[in-house]
Amino acid sequence: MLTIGSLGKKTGTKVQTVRYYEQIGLMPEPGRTEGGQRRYGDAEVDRLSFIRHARQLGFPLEAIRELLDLSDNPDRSCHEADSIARRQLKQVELRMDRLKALRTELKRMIHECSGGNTADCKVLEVLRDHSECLTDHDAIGA
Amino acid sequence: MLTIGSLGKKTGTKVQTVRYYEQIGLMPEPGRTEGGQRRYGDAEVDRLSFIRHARQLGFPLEAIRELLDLSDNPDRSCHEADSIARRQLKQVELRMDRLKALRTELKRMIHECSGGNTADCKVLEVLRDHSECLTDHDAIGA
DNA sequence: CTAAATGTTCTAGCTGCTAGAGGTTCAAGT
DNA sequence: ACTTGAACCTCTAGCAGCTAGAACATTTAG
Repeated sequence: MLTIGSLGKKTGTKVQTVRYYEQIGLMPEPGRTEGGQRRYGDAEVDRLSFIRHARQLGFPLEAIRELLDLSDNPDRSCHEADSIARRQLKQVELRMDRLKALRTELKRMIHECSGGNTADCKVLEVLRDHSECLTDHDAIGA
Repeated sequence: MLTIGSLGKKTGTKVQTVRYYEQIGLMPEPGRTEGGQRRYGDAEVDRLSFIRHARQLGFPLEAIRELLDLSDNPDRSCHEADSIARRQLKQVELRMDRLKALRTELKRMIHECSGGNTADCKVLEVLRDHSECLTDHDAIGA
């Protein structure tokens, strides 16, 4: 039986995060000692590892909830898990495209910076000049 | 003189966001009508455009605050603005590297998904298998 | 002069944690 | 058996950067 601290160490998760996962129902309520402390077994180690691994791949918690659900029901179709993963891949590729565009413009503005005073700073000039903007809608959340 | 709504439309900003920027001191407190509604002039349009453009390039609000400050003082050195932009470029490149790694692993797990039931789903299997993990520390925030 | 559109403030919510206060329990050493 | 100190407990609030809603006031066009 593991304490929450050792569970955290085993899975690379902060204690607070484990409790947070419990709070939002991603992790089950574990058994407790007489004094009220949480104790975990192997199943919880596996589940938390699964969650952390999925997080490292950028899956949002809601997607992980679905994946865990699928994982708990071995008789359901694999297609759902597959489509969740494909959705995530799309997200990643979208973000990459955005970042690529950002990098290009950032490089351009830095490249052109000559190094005088801010009156004729290219960086600021680019930001001021609305004409060469990226497409309107949010490149922001990239 | 523009209402907050028209300012928003001109700059592609939601009304609430304009007020939020005012609240955190990025936008100045504007003049008001007798009835208490905000009215904006050209200077505010420029300033908000600057902010939005910088946001589209992914600059965090604190960096934008510095950039605005530099922009307001034309006699200060351009180096500061330049280094803020370089910092941002580094961030972007870091995130791109992370996303590249994620994409690789996501592609791998999708590629191997055969399409039976979840009992032998490759997607879930990869997530369960802790051994082939990415390097521990946060690939998450990518 | 009325009605609709837009404005106002205030509060709470989103994601995914993280940190702190203030208190309790556990395990090891003496 | 007793003490100490690390690790646990709950609860609340905070981070970024908005976004949405309630409940009300103002503005403007017909």
